[in-house]
Amino acid sequence: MAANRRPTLADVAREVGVSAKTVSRVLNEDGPASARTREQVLAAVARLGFQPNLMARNIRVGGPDTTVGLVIPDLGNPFFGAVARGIEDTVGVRGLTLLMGSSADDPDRERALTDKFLARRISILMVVPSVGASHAHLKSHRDAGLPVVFLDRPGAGLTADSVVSTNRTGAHDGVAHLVAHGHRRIAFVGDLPTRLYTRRERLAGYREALREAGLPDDPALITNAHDQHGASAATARLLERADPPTALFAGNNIAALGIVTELARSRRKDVAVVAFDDVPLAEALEPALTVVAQNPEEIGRAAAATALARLDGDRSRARTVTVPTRLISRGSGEQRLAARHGA
Amino acid sequence: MAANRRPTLADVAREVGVSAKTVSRVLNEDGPASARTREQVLAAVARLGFQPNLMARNIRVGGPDTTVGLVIPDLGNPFFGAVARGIEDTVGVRGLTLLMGSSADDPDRERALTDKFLARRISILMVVPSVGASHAHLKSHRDAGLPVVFLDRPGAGLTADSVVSTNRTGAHDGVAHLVAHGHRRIAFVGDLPTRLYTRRERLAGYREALREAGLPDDPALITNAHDQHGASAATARLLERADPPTALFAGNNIAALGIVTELARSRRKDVAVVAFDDVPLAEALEPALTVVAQNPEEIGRAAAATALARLDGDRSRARTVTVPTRLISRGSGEQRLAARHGA
DNA sequence: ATGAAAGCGCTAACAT
DNA sequence: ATGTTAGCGCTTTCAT
Repeated sequence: MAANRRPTLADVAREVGVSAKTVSRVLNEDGPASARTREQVLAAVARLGFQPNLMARNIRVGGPDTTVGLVIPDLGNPFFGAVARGIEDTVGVRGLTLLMGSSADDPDRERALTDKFLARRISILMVVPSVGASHAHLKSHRDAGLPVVFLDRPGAGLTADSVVSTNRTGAHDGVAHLVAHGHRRIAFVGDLPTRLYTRRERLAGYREALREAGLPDDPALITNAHDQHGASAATARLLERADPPTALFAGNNIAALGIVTELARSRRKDVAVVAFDDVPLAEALEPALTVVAQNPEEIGRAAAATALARLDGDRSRARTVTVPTRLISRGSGEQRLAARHGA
Repeated sequence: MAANRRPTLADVAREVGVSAKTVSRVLNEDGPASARTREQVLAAVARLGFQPNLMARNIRVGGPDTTVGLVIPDLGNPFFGAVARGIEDTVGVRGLTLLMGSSADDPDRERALTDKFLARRISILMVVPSVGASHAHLKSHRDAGLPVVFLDRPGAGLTADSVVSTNRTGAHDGVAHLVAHGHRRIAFVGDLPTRLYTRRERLAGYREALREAGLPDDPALITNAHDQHGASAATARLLERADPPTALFAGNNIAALGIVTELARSRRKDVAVVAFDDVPLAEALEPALTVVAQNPEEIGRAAAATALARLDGDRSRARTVTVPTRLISRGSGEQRLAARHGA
């Protein structure tokens, strides 16, 4: 009940009547120990509730901890959960444990988290860079042998390995799908802030597809939304225009949720939609949602594989792994123009 | 480029020509330091890329680390992401950082993770208990003053604070909603393993509602599914029966995804559905999905508040906080029996 | 098979 | 304003 001091190795040793080193030997299965001593030590450990102080151990041993540190921007977005799962599956077989924390896409919090990880001497650092964050301070660590990998977006101020989706060609393919089905006014509903790497790339892909089709790039059709509600509002505004779009391209999964929700609310089935990144229940919608699916598990696995190779001594130049997206046509991209309200 | 030894406080001190303690003072803004010394130290720190070894610091200072450790069973389930967000929001204002890892619902991995957290002397431990895990080993830590909170499910072998949803009454209310709309054959599609606390409670609520309505408890209508695909398959099997249910109750969000996907695939709009736990796009479905919504952020916030109170010296008896669920009627629970295929 | 002493990187306590 | 000594809890090295 009282807040007692945690027992130490010495406490256990005293209890049994042996030296600290002997207890250490038993616990780490280092050196020999008589069966009797081992038993007594184990019993005392259990009795006192002794828990070795990993910090004290690591400070002496010197080597890095067996932890992989991951910084993600949003705990609620299942995309990053899937990435984390991919990482865990891959590093787990090497006995490494994944620990993660959220930056909330704030550079200061990202910095605080990475510093915390670094001070703990983690084995691998993985970061989904926040908008506006610099990573120059990681240079010395990487040079000292710490594998650093950027996920989903490239880092800034540091040349390091990174793993990203084919954002530009994926967006291009999604928009081209809409073009192929006769749409000429296609809106882009994307993230804030506009400096976000993935948004830039996807917007570039969108514009490429329009250009290839000889379609004008109407700035009025490019909107920003920082969350699901914002995407719904943006969708409503677009459709209220005198010259509304006939198709919508969602720049990310959250925007997709907002668009789909708003279309359902206003009972508009005549608007075509293609979304970047898959969402749960996409196939249960009417029409089912056509998406440019990312492969988050693979992004995680690729990042982990790269980092493990570095840990094994790979000193080659920093590389960028690109994980392909895949257009999954489920129907919503093929809504006929003829079906439009009042048209 | 080479894997050099990381610089230490002593290295910085030597570089500047002062004592280690002086560098320590500058870095921790402890005691005084002349402007000139401070500058030189800071410059050397930057030049050498010195990063204080938090472990060495903590071992000396003795106090707990400023970390909250959280163990969740599934990185991909957005429910736990939302819980984590609630925790982070609350502990963040106290300067604590949330770090989390996944047990994959495996007791051994849960134990390994908690041991890792404990060995790091975290300030607060939060666990979503895995099925079959025992938590007796946490007793000495809790007695030594470490706040331990179980989330979503109670722990085993240790009386500690816990925060759970009103699983039983929530399930009862969801099923009662179906009963009120005339359904007499209502199936339960739930988790494996059947020992899972939330499943047991929700199943009990389901049975209570049936009993109150004077309906028989047909074991053939209670199915198990361990993932979305399994829930789809279970749904298909139920509907192929000679005496199929007219309504389905989903025991969790994953089961809900499976049910809804299968109903969409087979174009069955005549089956009523109520799900425990909300899912994205629930309102965009046709019919929109009626759910017994949990409040994961609130679960996280309540857990964090409880733990912080313990940290502040609250030594009262362990308590269980119950976070209410809320029936959100969107339509799918009101599907008319009369609309059934071939009926 | 076991122990004693030194030291990992850092800071508390006491100098100066 | 700065330095010295001791020591956190553990492991290494070298004895025994």
